[in-house]
Amino acid sequence: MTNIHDIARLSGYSVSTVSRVINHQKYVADEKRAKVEAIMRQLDYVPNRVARDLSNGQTKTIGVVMPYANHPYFARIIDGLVSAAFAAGYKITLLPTNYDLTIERRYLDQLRSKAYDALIFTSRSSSLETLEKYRKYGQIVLCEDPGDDRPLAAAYTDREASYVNALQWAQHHGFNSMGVVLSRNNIISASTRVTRSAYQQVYGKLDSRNLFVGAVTYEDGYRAGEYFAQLQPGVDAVFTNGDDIGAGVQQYYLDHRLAPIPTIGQENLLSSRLLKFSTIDHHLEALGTAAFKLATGQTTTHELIKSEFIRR
Amino acid sequence: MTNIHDIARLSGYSVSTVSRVINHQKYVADEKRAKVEAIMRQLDYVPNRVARDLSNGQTKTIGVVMPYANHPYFARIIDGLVSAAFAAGYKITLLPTNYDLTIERRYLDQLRSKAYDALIFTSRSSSLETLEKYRKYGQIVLCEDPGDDRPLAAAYTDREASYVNALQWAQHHGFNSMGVVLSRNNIISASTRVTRSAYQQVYGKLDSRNLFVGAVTYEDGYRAGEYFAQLQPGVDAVFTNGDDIGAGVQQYYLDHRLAPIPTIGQENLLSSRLLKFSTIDHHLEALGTAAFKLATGQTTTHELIKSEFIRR
DNA sequence: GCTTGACCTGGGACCGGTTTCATAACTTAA
DNA sequence: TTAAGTTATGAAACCGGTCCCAGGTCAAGC
Repeated sequence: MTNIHDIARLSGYSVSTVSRVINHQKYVADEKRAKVEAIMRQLDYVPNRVARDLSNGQTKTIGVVMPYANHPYFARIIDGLVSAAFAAGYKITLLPTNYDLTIERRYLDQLRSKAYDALIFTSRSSSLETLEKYRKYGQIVLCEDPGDDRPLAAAYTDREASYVNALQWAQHHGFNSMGVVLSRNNIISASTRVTRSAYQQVYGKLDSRNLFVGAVTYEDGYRAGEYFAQLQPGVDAVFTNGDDIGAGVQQYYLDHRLAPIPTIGQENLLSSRLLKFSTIDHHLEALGTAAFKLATGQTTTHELIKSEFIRR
Repeated sequence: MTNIHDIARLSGYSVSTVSRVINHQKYVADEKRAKVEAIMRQLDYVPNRVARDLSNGQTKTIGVVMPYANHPYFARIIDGLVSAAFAAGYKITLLPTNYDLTIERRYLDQLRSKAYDALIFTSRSSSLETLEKYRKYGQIVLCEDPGDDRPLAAAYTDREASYVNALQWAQHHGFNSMGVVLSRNNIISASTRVTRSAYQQVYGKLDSRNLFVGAVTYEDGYRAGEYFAQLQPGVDAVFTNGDDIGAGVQQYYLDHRLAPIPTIGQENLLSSRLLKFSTIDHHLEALGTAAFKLATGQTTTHELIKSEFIRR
């Protein structure tokens, strides 16, 4: 493999000069610049990325921590992230956790080892305190509202407002007993906290009988549908944590020839369009883009993305 | 930032010894190993990833070239890829191209610069000749059948067999005029080539009037549906290049109160389940896993994944 | 007693770049 | 005429690791 020293030797100039040519710096005589460039072309030389990264102390790479790679919620965020990173000449590395604390810790240590310039947590299991501890090793961006006075950067959607808005709309349409589907029943999960809070504001205390926990996929939603269909007294609508899950709920009712159950989904995916139920679009691509800008320090420390309630 | 020299100095031993401790090599006295480990813990030391990569001449990172990040076809491949990479201690970096040749070339040059150990092309615009030229800089894996005697590694599904199988099934059910939807009408696109070939085998020459090109999303599929609905003489079924596109076709017919049009999709996504049309599952996660193994040289140079026709 | 081999250790080259600094020539302004 | 600034260049330190090799100790085998 040919390196910068080879180019220097063959051109007769110093490594410094070659480096200047590579980086398009001034203070290189035109004639020497031309000769060095010619030799680089001739030898088919490309500077070693890793060596430059070591010397520069940065990798222009951002690690994106997420529980699962193939989930529409994260896929949409990643989409925005990848576009923004591409435009800025950054690379995105995918870091799956399956919500495992040990694995999250491993990625934090990789940040410490300078493998990434920044870490974006699209979701997390670690405590805020843990994340803050690692802040000094690189930028850390959250995709949730960490609350006041937290030193971590964060991009998030106005979930609470949009949830309240959607639930009020449902209540106004006469749905008085609302089922709720969540992924994790966990204080660490921002979406869980916010859903509970919004429900509380509109419907009052959430009876745990009206709650189905542990839904991530369509199949989970189908099981949630089964749960609600058999519930006595039943619910007359369901608020779900995702369109595909909502689709599962509806499909259960459909398959069992029950009266259709009004459903509110999230993410505005194809499934809610096909089944024509209302949904909340959190504009997750924009969330990803905002998170990227925070990660590279282009923006202030907090960024709010407006969510949109889509009535169907 | 504390480095290996600090640890060496503070422990009173040499850098070599510290390095041995870090890498759990033998030939270090127990007492020294213990002391070095204590000091590393105390100083909260983590070896610099980039420096190790430079010295080792590898990054344990694999670049995944794909046209769009947020498309279910690529998302499923990436899912398999990320899981396999995680299990093997590798990192996956996403490289979007939007099918731009210049951008693909940029990624090939990054392979040359040793930024990645290998490159996986989930789809491509570059010619095979171009890719082969870069082979010497690192492993290059294709997600299509490159044909005989090509020096590139490849993981692919038995598309042709599954297409022929699906089309024969359709013909057997009395569908004699079959519409076809493609993404790109391009010899470089393996899926286009194979679709044409399979169609030829079952239905004979493909009349371009029965062909709709340029479909990637649901909306594109909807437009394809409009096209076929107005076609005279019409088609009595449609073979599409993806479930979401198939869903678009069906939805157009539904929205316009036309008789439902039998559709064959691909990828076995939620949309084909909800709308209950047949599809071909290419087991793309397995494809991703296989591609990863090829990229790291764990497997031979070609890997065939069986596709599955799902009748609905 | 001497060879052999396993165990242990540190110096220093090496991976491939960037950057600081010293030096020098050549302008320009006072 | 001289001080100050601009342009141009290379030596060498530096980023933070890995690893080869030379040198030393010590016990087993003959």
